[in-house]
Amino acid sequence: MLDIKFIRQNSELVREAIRKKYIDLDLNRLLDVDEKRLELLKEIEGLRAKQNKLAGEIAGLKGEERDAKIGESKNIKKNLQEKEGEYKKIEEEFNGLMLKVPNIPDPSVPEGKDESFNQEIRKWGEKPTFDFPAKDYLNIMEQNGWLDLERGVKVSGFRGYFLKGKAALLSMAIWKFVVDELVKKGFEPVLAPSLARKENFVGTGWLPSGEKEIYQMDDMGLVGTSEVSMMGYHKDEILKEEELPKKYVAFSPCFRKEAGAYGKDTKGILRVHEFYKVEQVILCKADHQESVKWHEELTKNAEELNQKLGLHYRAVICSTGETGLGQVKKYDIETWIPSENKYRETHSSSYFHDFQTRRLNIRYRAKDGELYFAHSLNNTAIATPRILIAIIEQRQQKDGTFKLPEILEKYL
RNA sequence: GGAAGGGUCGCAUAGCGGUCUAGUGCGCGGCUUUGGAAAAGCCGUAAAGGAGAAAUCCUUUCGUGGGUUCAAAUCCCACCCCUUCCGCCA
Repeated sequence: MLDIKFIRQNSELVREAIRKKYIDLDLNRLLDVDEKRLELLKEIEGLRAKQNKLAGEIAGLKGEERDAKIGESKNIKKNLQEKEGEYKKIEEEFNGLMLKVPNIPDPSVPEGKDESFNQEIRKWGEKPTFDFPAKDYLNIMEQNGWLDLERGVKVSGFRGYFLKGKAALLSMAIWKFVVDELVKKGFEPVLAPSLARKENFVGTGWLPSGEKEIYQMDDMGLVGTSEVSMMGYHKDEILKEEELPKKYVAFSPCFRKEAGAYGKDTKGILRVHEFYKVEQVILCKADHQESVKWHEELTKNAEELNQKLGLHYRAVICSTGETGLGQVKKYDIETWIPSENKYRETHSSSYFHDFQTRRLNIRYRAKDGELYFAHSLNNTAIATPRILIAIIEQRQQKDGTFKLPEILEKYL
């Protein structure tokens, strides 16, 4: 959510953002509705003021005088009810439109409609080469009894899977390793709920636009990332400036319907409905430079983890079309998948300024005594099982196993 | 799932149709007093929106949403949440 005052004063900037992010929204309509809304609001407030004044007078009166004032107040009531009905409709439209207004992408974000416009900024390590016929992870995992897709589908349906044996242990080792590393960097470890009220999805920007992506029941939904529950954690709170930044490393199962991806990555465990993720979430002071600083830090953290796991990857700046509604800027870390001869997204690092915290009403009292909406950021620390693909394939050995990253040895 | 009680200003509590411009205590801030402090006394103590150059004024907010009424913290309905007890249960 942007501040309506900001939208009024910077309509051209917002218009540009709508264009760059390929969003279907008529800004003029919003500005018109806003103007009407304010006009009506003034009228209503004036009527209420009169009504309040009369109510005070009536209390001290008797007889005819009293009846006259009551009559007057009745008239105002009728008028007020009409105007309030009108206002409700306008406000509803206003709120609906406001939810569609995107955050302004940073000037450093490359313009373009899809990932082909993403801009590579870094690479680490080298594509592994093998002096034997390399296999894909499916082969390796099934051969070792680490993955059961057939029974996964029997139990869960399409995209279902069971991880077994060393793959199950490896997953848990990775989670613990990653959490340990981030705790060392001052992040507070959290086991976050996967089941969350819808307001948290709206607050983070996952709803209404992601309607088809989320498993929903009644007023709850299953989170696609613990970002949703972690941002809800401080909803409606006023923090102290001294407490910032709040740094969390949260673990949770994550659920995604993958609607619109029916044809994509249909085999294996690259794209699944249910996975596990360790997520970095930060709330910081309302300052662009702060946001940028922490954004780089979150990204660096994720890259370091990949490096310690010995994984070749690259980092890209996502194009405007790939940058979410509330995001100012997003880096993806794409890890090399040998069998696909491609880099695939394994981490996603973004900052939002106060877009999310405004919706969630997360503020802090600054040292100057003023209240500000905090800034929010998040980035994947590690997501399983997707990262297993990279580890198993990049580090595979001739005998059909893979070389365990040294750093994980103590966790297995 | 059943039963009862409850959600009021940072915390605790009062209020149960019009004098609520929500009282009181604690906390917090300022001032007086003091060599300094404590204590005491006095004053102040929220958020959002709107008008205004400003002083200031207006509106909204007593869990949320509806309703009754000229008027709702107060009455009615629904929902959410909390506490206690019973049942079920990893």
